[in-house]
Order: sequence, then structure tokens, then C-alpha cells
Amino acid sequence: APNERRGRPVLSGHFEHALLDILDNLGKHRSSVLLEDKRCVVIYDGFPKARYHSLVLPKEKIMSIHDLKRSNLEVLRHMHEIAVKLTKHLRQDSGCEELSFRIGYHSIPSLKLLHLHVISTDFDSPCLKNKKHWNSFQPPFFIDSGMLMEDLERNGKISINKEQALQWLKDDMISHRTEEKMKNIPALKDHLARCKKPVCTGKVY
DNA sequence: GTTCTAGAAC
DNA sequence: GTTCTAGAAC
Repeated sequence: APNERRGRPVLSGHFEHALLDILDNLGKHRSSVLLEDKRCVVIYDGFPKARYHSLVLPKEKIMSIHDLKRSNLEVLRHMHEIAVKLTKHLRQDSGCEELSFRIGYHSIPSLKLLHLHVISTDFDSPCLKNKKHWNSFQPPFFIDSGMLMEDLERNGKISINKEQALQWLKDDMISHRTEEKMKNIPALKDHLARCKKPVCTGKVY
């Protein structure tokens, strides 16, 4: 059939617009929305890479970190504030004082529309399947929200060395709790399930 | 962003 | 032989 390729569905060709579609059709996507206010929307990540994984989207259509200007700092600060509040609520609800989160942006996002990740540091999820998934939530590829705002304030823009960022995704997987090298995904999963040490790389909230 | 699978790694 | 990764998808 023309619409199929070896039984695999043809690509929509517009996966990168998924967040824009949610923002433009909030009514249709009510079940994805966790919080909403005048300036932003918080949604559940469609393929969560941890027990808690949400995205803060600005209602203003800032397409990516590369488009950021100093004039966007206000909405970035607001998104950050919402993200921090969310971590506090989730920690309270979970009853687990040790529940920690990373809050930040990917150096090279796959989806259009700026999105701030709020992700718990357990990284316990069947959707976390490969090295890129792991490395994309670890520094330096994962840019802490506070660091990004400082960078923008200082330089008036966010500049990313794409070649270097792509290399970071291919680097060895390093534990965020012990800084040990993980030999493969199954070894990482085993480590994540067992290791109870606090996170020692990057900023946590 | 994901799925799928060839072939590398073990 | 089985596990695991990494790149194509028109």
C-alpha cells in the first residue's frame, strides 16, 4: 500500500510540531495539561524519561533557545518559577524528601517551541532506552535553567557549538550519582535501580 | 521526538 | 546464539 513501508506506518513528517499543536489546541489536549496560567502551560512529557517528567511551555511562541533575547528573560524567569513550584508540590505529594529534579533545556532540542524540562533524577522509565536519552538529560548537553538565564543575561543570546553538543550525546554514559562510567543501557538501568547516593553532577532542585 | 532492524559486540 | 546499539525513515 502507498501509505505503508514494510508494515511500518509512514512518518507524519511533522513530529517536531507536536508541542505547537498542543499549544494551539489546548482543548483537544486537556488530558496532557497539568497546569496553566496566563503566560505558560505545563504538560506531561509524552515519553517520560523518569517517574516525573513535565514540560513548561511559554504561550508566547518562542521557537527555540537559539531565538532567545534579553527581552525573553521575564517569561523565562516565570517558567523557572513555575518549574520550581512544581518540584516542591511533587516532593510534598510524594512524601519523599529526597525526590530531586533537574530543570533545564536541551542544547539541541528535537521539537519546535521552547520547552523547559522538569524531570526527576530517578530516570526510572521504560522510555529511557539509549545513550542519547541518558546524555541529553546530563550536563553539559542539559543546560540548567538558571545557567541559561545567566548566559542570556550576560551575552544577549544563547550560542551552542552544534558539533560539540552532538559529540556530548555520543560520549560515554556517566552516572549522575557516582560519576562511574556505565558500560551499556542495561548496566545503567541496574545502577539507577540500586544506587541511592545523592546526585553529584549538575544542579538539582 | 519514535520505531525498526542490520549487524556489531559479546 | 543472543544482546545491544545506532542510523534511516523519501
